Amino acid sequence: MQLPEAKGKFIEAWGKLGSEWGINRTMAQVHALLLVSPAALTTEEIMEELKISRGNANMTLRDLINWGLVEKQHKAGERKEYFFADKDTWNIARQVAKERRKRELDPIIKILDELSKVEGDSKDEAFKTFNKSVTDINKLAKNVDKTLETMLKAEENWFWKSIFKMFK
Amino acid sequence: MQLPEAKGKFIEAWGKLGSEWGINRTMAQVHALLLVSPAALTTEEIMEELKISRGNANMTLRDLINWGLVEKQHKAGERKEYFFADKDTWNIARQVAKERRKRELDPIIKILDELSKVEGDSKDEAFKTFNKSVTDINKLAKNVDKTLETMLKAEENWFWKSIFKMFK
DNA sequence: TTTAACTTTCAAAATTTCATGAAAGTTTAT
DNA sequence: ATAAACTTTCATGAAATTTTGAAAGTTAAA
Repeated sequence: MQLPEAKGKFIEAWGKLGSEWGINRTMAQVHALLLVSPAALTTEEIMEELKISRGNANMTLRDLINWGLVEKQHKAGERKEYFFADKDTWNIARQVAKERRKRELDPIIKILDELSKVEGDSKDEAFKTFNKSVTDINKLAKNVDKTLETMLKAEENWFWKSIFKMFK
Repeated sequence: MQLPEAKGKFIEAWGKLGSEWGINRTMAQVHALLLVSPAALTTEEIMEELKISRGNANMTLRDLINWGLVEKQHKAGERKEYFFADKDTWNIARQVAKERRKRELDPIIKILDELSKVEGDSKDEAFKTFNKSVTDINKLAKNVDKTLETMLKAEENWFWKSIFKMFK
């Protein structure tokens, strides 16, 4: 396999993975493209390579910047903006974890905390089951939350070392 | 807040979380409903409670069964089928991890392994960047894979005890 | 074997999500 | 101040996904 073909496959695979995880396909593809590009790219180049419209490219790049996965670069003496992706996978993983935690885990923990407080007749099966499920899920969510927090603070090696201690 | 309202909120929240993670909203809602139901429910009851069609209920339940999150129950002397969800959050988490690993992580690792093998001119920046990103992501994916494998084998307590060691 | 209860399928409709591109906006150079 | 280079917005349409419900299929009792 040659590089251009491999590049295409990588972009396609990353796009598919993204869409399975609630990240839009194009966003994942633009990210993939920037990940394998040694130099920062312009909007034009991204549009060209991925065959997407200007509007789409612009919005997608903005999203990627909001996710903290891509940064703008200004080149001295040039009007155009260049975009590049952080290539450090550990940073990428942490950044994604951080965003999803903020956007998804935090809100659900808030709701679960509220629902944990609901009171009812402890002889009522419906109430008992509701309460048990909600508090159990709440506990799990909080464990996940703590683990993510640790991950966000951790150095890559330390984190995986800790994880792999579990194997011994 | 009273139980019925709380139940509704829980179903809504679980549905939203599901859709943010690539699981269809209805599927997550049916799962939520079964999680808070002390007894197994019929298709009719699920249709009624969530205001969904028979076809949708049927397909959704089949999916949940395929994910290993819901089981059928036959009641002696009855024609109808009843459905209930495993209420153990640890089992739920493991089951979801197991399915997603099989459906998503395994295929991407396969592709990354292939792409890691691509050869090229080590003086070519494009090749160098491609190669580094691909192999780095591959390593990360394999770490995640191993961690999931451990999690799947682990007993609940043992797993969380190990996680909490990380905090000390 | 017939019937009725119940389940499954699937083509069409509804909804949701995503991409487009022209127009509006912004910035910099002259 | 104007023009040119470049970026952003957003109404609209296209595509993908989800839902519906009626018809077909299945099963078990009579």
